Amino acid sequence: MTTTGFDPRVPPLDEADALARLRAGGGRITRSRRDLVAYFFADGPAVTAEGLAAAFPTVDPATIYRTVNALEQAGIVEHTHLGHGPATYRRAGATTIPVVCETCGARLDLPRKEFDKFAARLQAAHGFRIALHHFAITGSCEHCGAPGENAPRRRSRRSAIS
Amino acid sequence: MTTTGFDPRVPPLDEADALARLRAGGGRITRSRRDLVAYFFADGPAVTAEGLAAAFPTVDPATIYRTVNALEQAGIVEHTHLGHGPATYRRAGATTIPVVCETCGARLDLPRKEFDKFAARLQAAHGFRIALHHFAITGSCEHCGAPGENAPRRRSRRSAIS
DNA sequence: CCATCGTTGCATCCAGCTCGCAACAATCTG
DNA sequence: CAGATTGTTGCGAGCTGGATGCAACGATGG
Repeated sequence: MTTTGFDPRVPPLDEADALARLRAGGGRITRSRRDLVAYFFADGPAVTAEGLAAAFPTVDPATIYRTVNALEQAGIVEHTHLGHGPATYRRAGATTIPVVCETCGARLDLPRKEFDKFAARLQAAHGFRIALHHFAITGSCEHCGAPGENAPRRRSRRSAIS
Repeated sequence: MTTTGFDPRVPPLDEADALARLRAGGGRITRSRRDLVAYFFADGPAVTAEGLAAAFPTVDPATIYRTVNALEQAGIVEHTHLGHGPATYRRAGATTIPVVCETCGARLDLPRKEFDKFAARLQAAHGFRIALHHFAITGSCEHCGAPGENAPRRRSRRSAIS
């Protein structure tokens, strides 16, 4: 299906390359798409769809969702779930793995390298290639300790995780 | 706050112990709660709220949600997110970590031991105690290979993961 | 400049889950 | 055991994050 000469598993080199990918699949370059691609190539922190909608108030939220999906299929961005709550999007090819504290919401971005040996072992043993960037690894940071210690037990509307 | 003599981090010994915990916090033992506790102590496979609602058609879905939350706070059950889609619940104290293929939805349950060394290393290096059971580890199983190879690219309503 | 057809905005819908509230019922007290 | 107390339930409504149908729009090829 639409084998148009690029590998979506390899992130695009630059903004122009990214736009070329969209065109390569029969897609069209609209203002929304150009703007969003530029935004992701500015390499800010991961952003939610809501954040994008706020950054581009003239673009309809539905278009935001459709566009990030299109960008994801083209291998230009990728999304991560940091916990319960909205997904966050960032430019593809992340070199860090998100680790989130379930209690206070603190986020650590650890270099992917630290997980390589573990991932290799898992693949050797079970043939499973893990993609640790898709769902954050959750747990307790050093300040929060184990759940039930000094942690809020009930999550109110829009808490950190859980 | 309600220090009533049990540690929610330690799973209950048996059904009676679980019910005692509910009572210890000032809770009451109703038919719904007794039934759900019994269900989890039967140690079937992880179940979604929808599944529980189907298993107990006389119990209102809202009550299902409220009850599993209560059971979770008491350390009797725990929930896991296998991907996009509803959470699954099982008795607390799981000894396996769920690993899910993003493409075909195949699920592996790997013994927690296989992750111990990795978890210990992470804790030593960053003070972070990871809880790998809360969000499944996702990736590609040996049959599905890397995303974009022989995988469906677009997720329709209610697909496996992504 | 026209035809094509991918994309957008709008409105609407959906899943998964939460909440307010009044009725109910498990437990406590006398 | 009757009554008081208060946690729990069912019901309905509401909410968040996101997907979708459709007609109008507009990017690209010729």
